[in-house]
Amino acid sequence: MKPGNENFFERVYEVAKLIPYGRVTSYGAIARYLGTAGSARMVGWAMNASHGKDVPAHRVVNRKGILTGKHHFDGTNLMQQLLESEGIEVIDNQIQDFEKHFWDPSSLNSASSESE
DNA sequence: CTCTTGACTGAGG
DNA sequence: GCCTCAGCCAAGA
Repeated sequence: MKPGNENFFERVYEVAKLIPYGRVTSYGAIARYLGTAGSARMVGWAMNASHGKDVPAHRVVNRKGILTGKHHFDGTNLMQQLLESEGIEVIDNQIQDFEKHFWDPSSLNSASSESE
């Protein structure tokens, strides 16, 4: 394992990094993938601590596809711009065709190596 | 130690 | 589809 690992937090970072370009996922999806289903808030809390990491937090939104965490970014519209830069259409803080851009971490379960 | 807040979600009306 | 309530767990005051 890696030194200084925060376990749950690290897990969230790893999964977030695995989100492919032009895709988005929800806190619940990550939480469920980590086995902490029902504790989606913890994912959000972890993302709050993801600052300074290479974690594309802008690709993580709530289940409705709304940019609930945009306020935590440097700018108010930074998160939206980042998503639009990836080809994702965002209107009124909400991702259009969310289901089409939605990506589930469980999708890589068959091509990923589990340490445990 | 207790209380509040928080980047959430699902169920019920 | 929208609103409200409750569950979830962790960190800060």
